[in-house]
Amino acid sequence: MLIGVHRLIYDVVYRIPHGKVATYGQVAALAGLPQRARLVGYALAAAGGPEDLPWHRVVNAKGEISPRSDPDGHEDLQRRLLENEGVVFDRKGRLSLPAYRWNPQSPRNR
DNA sequence: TCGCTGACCCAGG
DNA sequence: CCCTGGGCCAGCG
Repeated sequence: MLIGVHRLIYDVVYRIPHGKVATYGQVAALAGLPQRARLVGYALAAAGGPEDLPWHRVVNAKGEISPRSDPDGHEDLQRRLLENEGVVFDRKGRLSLPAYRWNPQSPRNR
């Protein structure tokens, strides 16, 4: 990690728009770290949830909030934050990826 | 240096 | 839908 994989990951997470979500694998790919979805999870766990990092917009490939091992991992908080942004969950606690997945195609993103 | 342990993902059966 | 197996990697004893 010449420049810190965590930083690369956070840079991508910061760009996920309000009301949209990205999967762990998607974030990894956008960060230039294909095949390293797990690393994204570890990075977010290590982040501790800074006020300015939209960590709650990262969900797993099934459209669910990934279960934490840490009992204080704030899974419910993540769901509340998303619902607060207009994201709707179904009975099984899943959201529609086709509807909410972030599609980073705007060239002028900085 | 080794071993273990995770906010994951995907193809198969 | 469930389960398996393989791929991924940093941090801490």
